[in-house]
Amino acid sequence: MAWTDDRVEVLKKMWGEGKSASQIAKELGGVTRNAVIGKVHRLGLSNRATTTKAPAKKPAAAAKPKAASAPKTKAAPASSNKPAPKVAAETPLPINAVNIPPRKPIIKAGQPLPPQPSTNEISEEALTKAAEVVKKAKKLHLMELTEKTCKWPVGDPATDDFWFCGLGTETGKPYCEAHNAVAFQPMSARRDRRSR
DNA sequence: CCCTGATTCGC
DNA sequence: GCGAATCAGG
Repeated sequence: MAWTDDRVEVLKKMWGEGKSASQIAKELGGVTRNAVIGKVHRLGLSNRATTTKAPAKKPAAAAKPKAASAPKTKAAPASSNKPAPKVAAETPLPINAVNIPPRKPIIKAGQPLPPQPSTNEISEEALTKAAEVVKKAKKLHLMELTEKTCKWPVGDPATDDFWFCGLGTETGKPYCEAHNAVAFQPMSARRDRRSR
């Protein structure tokens, strides 16, 4: 992937908005977060002291023998923080939409759980567990969700009291274990309800 | 362990 | 210029 003007645009925008390198990388696609960071630096907009306030130190062990003993990595003089004011046209981002369409559960997970299904096929176990897990939920907002956070919605999206479980998920799954159990029926608990 | 950004250096 | 590998902090 080449850093087209377009992509750089997105990069700058997102970085300016405080997006993380990995998020930007995912958004752009075709690049790793390293690539993004590298580009950010090359663009000279790395102003974001997050780690290593201390000077760089790299005693790389067995892969980067640097004979030199004078690591003068000083090239950036004092310059303004915002050297690049946004020009016009800065809202052409169709890919910026929040994407969280993992599909929503049928039941509401916030309040009194046992919802619609009167003849609930969902095991009480699962529901109970989910209800309890919600109490321990991290209560994340949309932007805080990642592939590894449970995306189980809790509360009413129309109100202030809306958040996502946010607990850890298992590889690939959109929800944490408890919510996964409720969302996806193992079909074990739903075997024939007529045979009896 | 997960994440974050920072730096270096071979390409 | 690019970005993987590596490093370091949280």
